[in-house]
Amino acid sequence: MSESRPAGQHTVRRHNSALVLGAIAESPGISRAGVAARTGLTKATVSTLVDRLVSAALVRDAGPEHRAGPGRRGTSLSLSPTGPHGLGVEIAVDYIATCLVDLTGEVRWSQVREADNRDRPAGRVLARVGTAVRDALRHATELSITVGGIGVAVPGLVEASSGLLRRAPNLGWHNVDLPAELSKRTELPGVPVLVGNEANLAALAELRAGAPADFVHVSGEIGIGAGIVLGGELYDGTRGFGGELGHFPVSSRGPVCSCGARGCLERLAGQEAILTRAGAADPGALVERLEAGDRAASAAVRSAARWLGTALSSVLNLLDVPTVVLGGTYARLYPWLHEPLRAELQARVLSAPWASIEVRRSALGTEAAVRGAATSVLRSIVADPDTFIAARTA
Amino acid sequence: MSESRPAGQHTVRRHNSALVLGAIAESPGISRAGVAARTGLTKATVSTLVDRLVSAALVRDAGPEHRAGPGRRGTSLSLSPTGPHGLGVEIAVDYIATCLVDLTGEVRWSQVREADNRDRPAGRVLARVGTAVRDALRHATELSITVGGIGVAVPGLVEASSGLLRRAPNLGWHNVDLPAELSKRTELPGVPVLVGNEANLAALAELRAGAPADFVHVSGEIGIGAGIVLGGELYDGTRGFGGELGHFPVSSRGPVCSCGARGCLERLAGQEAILTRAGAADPGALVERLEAGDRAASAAVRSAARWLGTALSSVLNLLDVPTVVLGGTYARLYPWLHEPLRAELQARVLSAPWASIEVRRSALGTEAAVRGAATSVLRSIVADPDTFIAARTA
DNA sequence: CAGCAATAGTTTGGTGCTTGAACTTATCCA
DNA sequence: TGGATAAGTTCAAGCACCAAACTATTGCTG
Repeated sequence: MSESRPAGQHTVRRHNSALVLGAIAESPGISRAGVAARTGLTKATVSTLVDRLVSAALVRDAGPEHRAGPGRRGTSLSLSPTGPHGLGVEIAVDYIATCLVDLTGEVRWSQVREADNRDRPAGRVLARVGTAVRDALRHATELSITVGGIGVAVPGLVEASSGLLRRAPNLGWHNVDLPAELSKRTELPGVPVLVGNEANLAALAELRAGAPADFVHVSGEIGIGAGIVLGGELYDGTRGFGGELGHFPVSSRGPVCSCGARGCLERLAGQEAILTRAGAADPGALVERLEAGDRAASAAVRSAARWLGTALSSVLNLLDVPTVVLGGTYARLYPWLHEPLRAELQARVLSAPWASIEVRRSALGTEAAVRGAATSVLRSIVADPDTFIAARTA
Repeated sequence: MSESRPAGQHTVRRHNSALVLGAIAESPGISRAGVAARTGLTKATVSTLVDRLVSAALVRDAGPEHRAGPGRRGTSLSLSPTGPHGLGVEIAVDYIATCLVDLTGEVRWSQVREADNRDRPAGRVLARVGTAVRDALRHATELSITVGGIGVAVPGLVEASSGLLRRAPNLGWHNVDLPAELSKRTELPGVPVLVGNEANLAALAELRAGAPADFVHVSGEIGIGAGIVLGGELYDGTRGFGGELGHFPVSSRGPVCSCGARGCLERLAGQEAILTRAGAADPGALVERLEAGDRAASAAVRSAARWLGTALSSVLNLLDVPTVVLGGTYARLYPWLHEPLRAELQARVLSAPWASIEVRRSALGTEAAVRGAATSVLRSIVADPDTFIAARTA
C-alpha cells in the first residue's frame, strides 16, 4: 500500500516550489518569465514563489540578463552559491573523505584522510570519522557556510527505511547506526543525516554531473556494484539492498566465488581477474601495457568486457534502461572496454535494434561517492524546498 | 527529466479523489467517517468527494453498515459493481481470450477462442481479434454494462509512450499499432485502449488478487516473461520494454535461441524445453506423469527449476524484491518446482541469510493476463478517477 | 527625440478546494 | 425518556493559483 497523505493548498505550494526550483536548477540564468513558460505556471505565481526561494537563500537573483532584441531584460536566476551546503562523508576501506558542496555543485572544500579501516575496530574508525566531520564543520563556519545536511557513503548494505548500516563486509561491520554514532561523537547542527551505499551515491553524483535520467552506473572496484537511476531517481530496492551485480552468474563453469557459487561476474570481470589474466600488478601497470599494445592485456580486458556485457544485457533487458555509465576502474579502462562491451550489449539486448544503447564513461571517477553523499542532501532540499524553508523558519 | 505539470486546485481534487477511492477499494464496506480517519481528510471533504464518486457510478452507497455499540451507523461504501467495466483481450500464441471485469474484480463474462496464431499472417489474426472484441462489446450492451476501457495483452515488447507493439517474436509481428488496428476493424465506443505485455499485465492481475506490494511474477508460457511490481506499481522500464527474462543467459553453452544467443533461459526452462526433456506431449500429460512419480519428468522439472533459480537470483540481487510469484505453466508445476527453486534462490541471493525469500504460486494461473488486461484499465480509472469523471461528463 | 512595439515583472479581484466548528441525524443504554 | 456517542452535513474562512490589467524597461522607427 503506497501510503499517501491528503493534499491541500500547502501541497500545491510544495509541488510548485519544487517545480520552479527544479526549472532554475536545470537552466541557470533563466528569468522569471522563462520559468513561467517552462513550468506552465503564471508569471504572478512564479514571482511569488521565486521571492520565497530568494529569501530562503536557495536562489540568487543576479540582476538583468544580457540579451539582444527589444523588451525589458529579465533578471537572471540561479541556485544560490551562498545557500545551504551539503557535507559529504565517505567511509572507505583505506580512507575517510569529507567535502562541502554548494547548490550549484561546486566543491568548496574537501579533504581525504588516509587510513587503514579494514582491520580496525569500528569504534576507532568512527572516532576518526567524528574528527573528520568536526573538522569539516569548523571549516564551514570559517567560510561562513551553512550546512543543510550531512550525507554519509559507506561500502555496504544500508537499510533505506532506518538508515541502518546492515552489513559492510570489507569493513567487517554489522548493524551500525551511523546518524546516532555521529551525533554521539560530534556536536551536529540540527540538520538531517542521510546514509547510503557508496555505489548508489556515486550514481547519484554522476546524475548530478550530467548523466541522463535513466542509467546504470557500474563501479568496478574489488567488487562490482551497480547504481540504478530510473527517471532521475535512485532505485535502491525495496529495502535498500538493491544493485548487487557482482554475483550475477555469467558462466556455468568458472572459478568458485566467496559467495559459494561458480562463475560469478566478480570473479570473471572484476579488477583482480583482469589484472591476473593480464599479468599486471595494479591498474596503473595494466593501463601502461594496454597503451603499449600488449596483447595479453587487451585480451584480458576484452574478455572482461564480454562477461560484463553478458551480465549487463540481463539488467538492460529487465529494466529497459538505455545508458550504461562505467565508473571506478572501468572508467580508466574505458578506451579498451567500450567497444567490445557495446557490441555484446547490441547483440544481446532485445530492444537494441530499434532503441539504441549508450555506453559512456564516468565523469567523476573516484571522487564520485563523496560528491554523491554531499549532493544527496542537496538533492533532497531541491526536490522539496518547502520542507527546508519550513524547518529553517521554525 | 521528469517533466512535471504545475499544480492547482484541480490537482488537489484529483489527488484526494484518488485517495478516497483507493481507501474504499482497499477496505470495502468502509464508511465516510472511516475514510476520513484513514486518509486524514476531514469528514466534510470526504462527503463531498464520495458524493462525486457515487454520482459517477464508481462507488456504491449500500446503506447502513452493521456494527455493535452506540452511535449512528455509517453507510457502507464499496466500489460499484454497476460502474465502468474493463474489457480485457489477450492475444496469445494459441488462443484469443476476452473478458469483462467490474470494479470489484468480479469477472462478469469471459470467452476463450482456440486459434493457431503462430504461423498465420497478422491481418488474419487481427480480424479474429476484432470479431472477439465486437462479440464482447455486444455482450456488454446485452448485460447493460458500460465499458470504461479496453486492455490488450500481447506476448511482446510494447512501447509505453505510444502503445505500439514493437516486436512479438512468437507471433512473428513487428510494429503493430493495436489501438489503430482495433478501431479499424471494430466500432469502438470512445474509450481508452491500453496495450501491455502479457507478463506485466499478469503481474498486475496477481497484485489485484492479493499479492504483496513488491514481487516478481514469472509467467512460464512458450516464452518466459517477468512482471516486476515495486511498491504496488508495475515497473515496465523507461520505455515499457522491461521485464524480459526469457533471454537471460544462464548457460555459456546450451542450444541456440531465436534471438541469436546461446543458453537463453527460455530454451532451458521454458515450457517446450521441459516437455521435450520429460518426453511429454503437453502440460497436462506432464502433470500426469509427475503425479505418477515419473523420474524423467521430475528430473526435467528440477533442472528447469535450477535454471530459473539462476536467472531469478540475479533479478533479486539487483532489485532486492522479497517475493517471487509463479504463474502460467509454472503455477501448474508449482508442487514440483517450488522446493528446488527456493533452494537455488536461498543459495544465490546475497541478502537471503537475513531477509527471507518467499516463492508463491499464482492465484490466477493462465487467466492472469486477460484479467490483468481488463483490470489495468480499471486500475487507471481508480488511480485517477477525476480524469474519468471529466471524460464522462464532457 | 518622440512614439511604438515588445518583453519582464507586479498588482488586484476572482475562483475553487480544503478546513474547522457548529449542527443535525441516528443508535445504544440506563 | 434522556444522555452519550458516532456519522454525516452545512457554512463561513483561508489559502494558493489564475487571468487580466497595469507598470517598467528596452530597441526600433520616422
